[in-house]
Amino acid sequence: MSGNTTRDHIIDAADELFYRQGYAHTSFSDIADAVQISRGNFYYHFKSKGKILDAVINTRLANTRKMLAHWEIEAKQPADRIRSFVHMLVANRAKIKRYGCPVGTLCTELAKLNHASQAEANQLFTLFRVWLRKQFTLLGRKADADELAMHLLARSQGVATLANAFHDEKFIRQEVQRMCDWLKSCVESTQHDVPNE
Amino acid sequence: MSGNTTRDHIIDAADELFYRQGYAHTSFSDIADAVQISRGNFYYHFKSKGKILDAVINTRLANTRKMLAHWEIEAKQPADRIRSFVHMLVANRAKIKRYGCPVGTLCTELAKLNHASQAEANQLFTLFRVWLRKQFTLLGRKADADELAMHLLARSQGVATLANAFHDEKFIRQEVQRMCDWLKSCVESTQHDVPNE
DNA sequence: GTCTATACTGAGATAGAC
DNA sequence: GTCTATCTCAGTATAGAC
Repeated sequence: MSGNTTRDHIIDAADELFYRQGYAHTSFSDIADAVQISRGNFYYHFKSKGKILDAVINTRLANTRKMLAHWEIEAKQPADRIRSFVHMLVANRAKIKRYGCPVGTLCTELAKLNHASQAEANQLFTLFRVWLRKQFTLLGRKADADELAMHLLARSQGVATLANAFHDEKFIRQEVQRMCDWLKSCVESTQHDVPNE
Repeated sequence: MSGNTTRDHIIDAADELFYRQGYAHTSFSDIADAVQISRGNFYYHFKSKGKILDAVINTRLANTRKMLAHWEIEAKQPADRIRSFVHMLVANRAKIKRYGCPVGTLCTELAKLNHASQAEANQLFTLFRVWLRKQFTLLGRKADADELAMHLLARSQGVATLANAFHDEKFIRQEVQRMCDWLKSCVESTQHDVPNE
């Protein structure tokens, strides 16, 4: 991820720290310690803390786009692609248990702070929403594709929030199984309703 | 809610501000302005900011216990009681849209801060979890009552998180309908599996 | 119980040497 | 590009008058 300039190192360190500790609670000193540079040197690379946040969000947006594109290449069937999304919860379960969902917790925090970069952070959610909507449309659910996308997004958010609060990884597996079952019934009922469209 | 001593006013104001702005982002000045007292006067009532947080959490715990007890009195059927829980999302939709779920956002924030009162805040989740578990048990789902309770809790959390990020009240109604449908199918399949127990 | 004044701390940010 | 020194400000907290 990213190159190896100081600027990239700052973004990487900030990304991780914002995730673990939250944006507001992460200080320049925290990032400086992680990158092994002085606090003053920061302002050569970024004009303010907000600019670092924007850079972090942009990096996350780019990585998310790559990931979504990769999932489309990896699987031909939309149902399998959606399963890639759901499986992300299992793949990242250890971190989710400790720090929650990186997207959800950032958007929630920025909303409370009424921060200027709220809209940018929400774009992360939108990327997933639009991508899922596309997959559900391909699945033959054009009419309620967006509703299904939001439904699945919400469920994954809820899972992350509770897994974090209760420090429970097993719960993640349990709910992922439920989501896969739901997806299956979703596909089956669609094949039934709309046989060949 | 609460009495009318200065202490109670402080707790009420802090409760609302912690919800709207988050705990860390709310300063003594913010609370002082809301209660119309001086910052110095604070420390007569609370030794530290952490103590105010604890008082707020305890108030919320007490209010939640009252609410849950009330829902049990209001409805005899466990399914109806669970519907009271789900309906809470609709009743509070305007605030959820603006500030998210008061329980979820607090627990998420304290987890990031690694705050000493994390466990106390999580008790709020536990109250709902245990209560829902009880209702599902009464519904004849003793074996998976806790799983169902956590499932519903997670879904309501996810709904609050996304409604907040996308500033979308309609989504809340949509998902509440889905939860009610799910609950119905839950009850029906139970009556089928376990006719008279 | 409530106030004003003030101490102390850590944060973001700037200036200027190297 | 990186550093040290410093400024400014907001926040928590304390002391002591009323």
